[in-house]
Amino acid sequence: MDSPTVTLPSNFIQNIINEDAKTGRHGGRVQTRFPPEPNGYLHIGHAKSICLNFGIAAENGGLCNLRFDDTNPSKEDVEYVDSIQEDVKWLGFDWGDRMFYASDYFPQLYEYAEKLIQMGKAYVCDLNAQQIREYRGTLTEPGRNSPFRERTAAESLDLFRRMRAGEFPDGTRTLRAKIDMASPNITMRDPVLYRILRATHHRTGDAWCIYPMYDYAHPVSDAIERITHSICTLEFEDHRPLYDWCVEMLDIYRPQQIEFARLNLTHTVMSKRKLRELVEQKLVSGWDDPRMPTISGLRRRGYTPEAIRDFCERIGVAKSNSLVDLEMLEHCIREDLNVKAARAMVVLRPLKVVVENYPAGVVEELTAENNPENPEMGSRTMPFSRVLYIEQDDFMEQPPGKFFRLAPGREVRLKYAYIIKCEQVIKDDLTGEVTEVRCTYDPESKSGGATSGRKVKGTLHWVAAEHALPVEIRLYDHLYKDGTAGDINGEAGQSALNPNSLVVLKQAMMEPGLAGTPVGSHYQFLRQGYFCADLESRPGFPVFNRIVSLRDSWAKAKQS
RNA sequence: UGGGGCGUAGCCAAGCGGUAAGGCUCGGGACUCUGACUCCCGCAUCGGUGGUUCGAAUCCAUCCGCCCCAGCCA
Repeated sequence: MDSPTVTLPSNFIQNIINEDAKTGRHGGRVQTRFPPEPNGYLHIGHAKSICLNFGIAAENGGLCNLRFDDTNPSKEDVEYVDSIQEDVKWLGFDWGDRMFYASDYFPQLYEYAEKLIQMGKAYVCDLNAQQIREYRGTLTEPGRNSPFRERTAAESLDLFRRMRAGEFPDGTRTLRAKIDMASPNITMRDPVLYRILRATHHRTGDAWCIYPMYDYAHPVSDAIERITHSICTLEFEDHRPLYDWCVEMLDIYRPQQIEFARLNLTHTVMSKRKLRELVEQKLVSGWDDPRMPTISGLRRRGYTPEAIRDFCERIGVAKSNSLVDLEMLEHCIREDLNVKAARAMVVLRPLKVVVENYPAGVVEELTAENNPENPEMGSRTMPFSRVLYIEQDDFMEQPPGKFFRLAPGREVRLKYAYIIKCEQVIKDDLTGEVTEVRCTYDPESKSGGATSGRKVKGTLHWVAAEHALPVEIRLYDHLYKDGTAGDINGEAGQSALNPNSLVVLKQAMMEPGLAGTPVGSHYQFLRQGYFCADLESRPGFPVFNRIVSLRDSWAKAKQS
């Protein structure tokens, strides 16, 4: 499998690489890595990092590794390493045979740690977590040296070996780097390198009871893999001096860490912690619930890898905190689906239409294009008969100006069929609701026919009542900013736990013959926008998801 | 109030001393067997203030604003 080309627009990281190429800093080599911790599912924010890392490598003739940063067994699980691989692959990227785990390096990491101790650059500290915090100082006050800071290398080495041997309880001792307790950068105040932690690791089992911290494991892992450009997010900027310290002290390969701003999306919760909460509290069906901003959720919602990659290219890469408008993501999927998605007609809120001058019992087969944007997708036939359903919203008894759909005495075209004229309105005696519309059709106006040229203002979608299939349609409101409450991806994250964003419309009617459409197919319901089949959740029952807001000037006008 | 970052249109984002790319959104128009799509057109003097310069978004000074850091998480 070839990784797709992701063309990143001019960005500061590429500029750095260009500069490195000139100076020969990494011997002209480019090697990146995508290093997720397997403690949750990947989300759209990770997609940005994936496209960046694989994209930068590909564009510069380099390679990108997949590495699991699995140094904290208490949070990690194989379920996540599996899903991560699946998602990266689905996005279209290929790490070849370069899939690694930080845990692969535990023995090496341990050896290096002993080396640091022997060099007098690290020491075993007997302070507990509470005490370490107290000794660390604050943002404005320097810290104080640990009373164990000056113990001999020999003593630290002995203690460190015994830590590894399991002689001490969890949390009683740590291995710390000996740097500077007065550093204005808190990260440099003798950071912990190893902690004692009795937790079964998803790969190494109980082989270890001490685990390296990110700040130590990451630079060393990068060095081992000879990563040239270690791209991470902004919050690690303060850690860069420590990153450099590690590789310099150990005198190993020196990758350079480069930080960029993580992705934020309007109306979207991007914190793994909150997403996990939704899953654990069962407020969503799982990490891949279509309402989730996870890669797997987007996949089920009908997003394509192409659309997500395109999105990542368009948003760019920089160091300023940004909040990208969801419209950008929606634009990308609309653009991709517009040429790929097979259309189908579905009436969400049916209104009965009887074509009085059309003979009862006759069923006509009409031809409908599967995708007007893409003739290669062919066509299908649709049954037309005397009784039909149209959208309730497409009829108004007393239409205001500029409404050019069906109304008493007015004509509209039924897409791929005939022009009909409303002759009579039938209402419920009690409620006064319109229950049926009686029309006549113009036999000369059949679509595709020689005499079909007559123009009318509106065109409507429809289904034949007798043949239409009832389907359950689910509209996930996540991407629809119509002011409805209960969006699980609330702007402030406050409404994040409200599960009411799932709207189920059971009365929808769909044209026949399409209910068994394969997983992953997409539909565009004319005027309603795009919908995507989510058959994985309910085999046999198409479940649709509106992934684009109602792009209807009339609907907008009504709201204001 | 210690340290590290960042501030270009409603939202992203190029630009790196020579007189503001592009995309999204929005507004206007054309087209249309749905008002969608498509296609045209329109939309900023670069956080403020001083300075250097023939010339500054780009250099200097200063002020203001926002983000990150006090896990034995990553």
